[in-house]
Amino acid sequence: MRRRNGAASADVPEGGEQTLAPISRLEMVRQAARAHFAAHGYEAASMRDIAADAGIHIATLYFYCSTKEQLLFDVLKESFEQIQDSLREQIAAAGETYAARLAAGIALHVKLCAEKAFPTTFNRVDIQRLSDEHRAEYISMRDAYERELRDLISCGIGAGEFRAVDPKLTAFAIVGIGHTVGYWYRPDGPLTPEQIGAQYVDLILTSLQRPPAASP
Amino acid sequence: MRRRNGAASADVPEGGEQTLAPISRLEMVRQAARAHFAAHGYEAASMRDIAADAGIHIATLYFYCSTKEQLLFDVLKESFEQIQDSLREQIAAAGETYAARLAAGIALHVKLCAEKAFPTTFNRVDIQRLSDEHRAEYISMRDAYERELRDLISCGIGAGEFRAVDPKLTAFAIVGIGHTVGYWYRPDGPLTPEQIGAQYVDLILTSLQRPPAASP
DNA sequence: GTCTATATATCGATAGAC
DNA sequence: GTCTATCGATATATAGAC
Repeated sequence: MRRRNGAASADVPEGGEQTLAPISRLEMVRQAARAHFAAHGYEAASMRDIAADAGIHIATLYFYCSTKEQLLFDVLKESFEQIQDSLREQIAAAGETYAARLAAGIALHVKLCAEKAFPTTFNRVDIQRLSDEHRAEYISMRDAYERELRDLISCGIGAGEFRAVDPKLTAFAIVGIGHTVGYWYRPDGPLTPEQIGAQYVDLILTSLQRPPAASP
Repeated sequence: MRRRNGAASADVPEGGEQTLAPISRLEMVRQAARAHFAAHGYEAASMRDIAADAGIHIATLYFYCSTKEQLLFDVLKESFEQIQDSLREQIAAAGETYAARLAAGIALHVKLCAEKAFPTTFNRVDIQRLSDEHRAEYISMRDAYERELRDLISCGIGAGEFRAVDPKLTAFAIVGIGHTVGYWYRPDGPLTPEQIGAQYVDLILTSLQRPPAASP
């Protein structure tokens, strides 16, 4: 914490574009904001502390954002777009069956949660601090993310791969399992994010997959 | 909200002892505290607002608690003891098989989460606001609650009812599913807490239960 | 772009009368 | 037990020099 150098960091899994050049001051501000909002929640996160972590004074922070609420929404939206893109990529690259795609989706979601991707770590009661417009946009982003998983389940049922569960409730379950992983996972623990993801893929797919055509 | 009468309320599922007598002022304070802490988080919950909802002034509130942190811990502990007791009761009354007991545990956990039992609704980043001693006691209460479910899974595996999953990860999954229910469930929605619980019982038990001794 | 200085509001908590 | 009045700290946000 409280690093001041401009080198690209390796412990924040959300950025991907600044691999060579030193990150901009704006990006340092947003990294600091994400860290504080995620760790302490919106109210307990102090603009002074965010500025300090970004290496600037609080008055300078207001050159990079208009209000605290706007700063929250900015980092929330930016991070949501990143995890949404990576979820779609992983699903598309997973394979032809819905089981393989859902497995990839679950595995990535768990991994994102373990690595503390901001939207999955961010405290969910703090959306009330967003303005009405921002809250509506947040909800639509959250729903779009969840819908990636839900649609896989729906289509898998339609294709006969899965039994007839409620796609919405099942997708919510997967989302919630991931959030809980984000809560207890520690990098120095006995399991890697991949291992945890594999176990939850097994838990869900064992429940959903139909037995391969047993004869009567 | 903001009721001032002393009548027993029906929309707070956590109390059970004040069925006839009007509730005490202390209980009104704790109800208001639970509602504010759960709805807005620790930092955003204002002692002035809690006092107003309890029908007293803020200075009077400090007759019923020493500090805000102590008030949080008091309601957290009280509520945890209640949900822990009800979980044990439901499990004990469920039946002889571990499948039946786990089903009862999942159903009750989901129901508690849907009905916004305080410890399941309370914002999980706000534990950092507890003192070291209180945080340690909170964690032990939380672990004891989760262990009720974990032990059922472990014993069910030992008894041959369940396949060999990781009991800890599976219990975490159940806990997380419930927390997510608490996040999106609304009383005017299409599903009752019991219906949601039944679907998640089905989701988990279908994954865990061994097929009944297929012949090779 | 970054700073010092400050305006303004609200917070938790206390003192002391009744 | 409950109140009025207030303390001191901290919060977001802004003004204006450089």
